Amino acid sequence: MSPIPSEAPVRPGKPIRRGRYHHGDLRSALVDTAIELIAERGVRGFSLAEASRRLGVTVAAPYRHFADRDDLLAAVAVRAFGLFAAVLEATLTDDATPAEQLAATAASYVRFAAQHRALFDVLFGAGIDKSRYPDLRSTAEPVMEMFRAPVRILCEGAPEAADDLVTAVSATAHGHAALLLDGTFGAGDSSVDTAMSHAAKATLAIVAGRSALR
Amino acid sequence: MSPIPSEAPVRPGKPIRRGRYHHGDLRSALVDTAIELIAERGVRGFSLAEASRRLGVTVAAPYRHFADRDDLLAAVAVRAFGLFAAVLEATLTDDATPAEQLAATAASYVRFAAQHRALFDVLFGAGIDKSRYPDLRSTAEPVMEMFRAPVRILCEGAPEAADDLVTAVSATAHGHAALLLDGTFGAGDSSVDTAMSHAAKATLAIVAGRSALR
DNA sequence: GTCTATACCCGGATAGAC
DNA sequence: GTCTATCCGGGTATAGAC
Repeated sequence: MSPIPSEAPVRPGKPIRRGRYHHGDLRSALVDTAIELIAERGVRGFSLAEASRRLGVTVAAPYRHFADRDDLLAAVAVRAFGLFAAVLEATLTDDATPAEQLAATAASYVRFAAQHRALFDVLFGAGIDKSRYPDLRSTAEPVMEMFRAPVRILCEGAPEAADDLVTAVSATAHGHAALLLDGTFGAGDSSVDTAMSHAAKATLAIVAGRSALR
Repeated sequence: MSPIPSEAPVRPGKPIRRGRYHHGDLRSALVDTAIELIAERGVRGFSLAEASRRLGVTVAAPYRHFADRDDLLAAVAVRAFGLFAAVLEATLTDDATPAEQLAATAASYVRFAAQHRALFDVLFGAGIDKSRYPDLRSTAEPVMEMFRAPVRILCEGAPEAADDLVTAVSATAHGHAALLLDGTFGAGDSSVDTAMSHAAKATLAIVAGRSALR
């Protein structure tokens, strides 16, 4: 129907944006676009195809840089851990006691989850196969180090107690972050503040009662 | 093309299992099958179509009972919260102090996440729209009540302190559970025991240091 | 390194018959 | 309440040209 003589040869798999990226760092551009996309539609709504479309590239192009969808997600996770650690480090203050530093880190942990929900979801909710990407573990180390440093001061001469305290404090921060994203603390900006405050105080409580960890 | 005289009328959308369920409670059977499916392939790998196939029902049948995929997931969540509360209640012992009860509940919380990972993922990782299913909040109440009861005894005469303690302890339990499922505590049965032990001790530490919560 | 084109499979959802 | 049949959209991944 509707023959349309011969004009506008409709191409089937058309890259949308004419301003295309056939040049520089498609790999890096894909990571950027993936983050945008996940922020807008969630991890579930992300696909290589959609990312390609946004960049004005065909769906085949990404396969030169990533084996598959999960491979790109893993690259996003690497970048996410980097930003995560940077954010936590930015909240450090010199004049704080170790306990105060831990509480501040826990609060920042929660805030990062709220402000960079897409990245947090990729890190902890996307179900990336950790055995396939063992390097992700080391990428997460700088984040854990933010908990370890104050704890070392707090537990000088008791390395085992230190490990337990790091576990308790980081798990507590993570729990507050996860429940915030789940809606347990309500919605809106005030819920973020609430969750941060609770996380900080819970951290102080653990530090205060840490003799019970053994 | 390819006329194929007239034989073997190939049916396109064929229900697989001939032993079919056209009778009793398809709704309930769908919830069961959804849980099986999620346990095998994760929440992401679950679809109404696959569940229908397993039950020997056509893909149209579920729509008599559920508006869409999310609607079925919400029904799974209701059942999951019910089991969750029952499991936590089963670990109660009469001779425990309130603090010990809290620690035991935290450990059970972690164990539930490990033993019923599919259900736990539905509850906290499936991204169910809570505003669409407000009843889910009340369904979760029995679980929270398991934390509240011992805390009430612990904080008699200080209801605000009680709320803060409930928040801290439940978030800590949740954090240990989430990190366990993420692989932070390692893999295998021993990782479950490790996470449970850490959750219990962190709980005791919070209780011991609870004066810092204010 | 990217494009063209395509093969393939899957899921959601609906209309209408029974 | 379930089935038949179908539409529609979408994503993954590949082969081969340029």
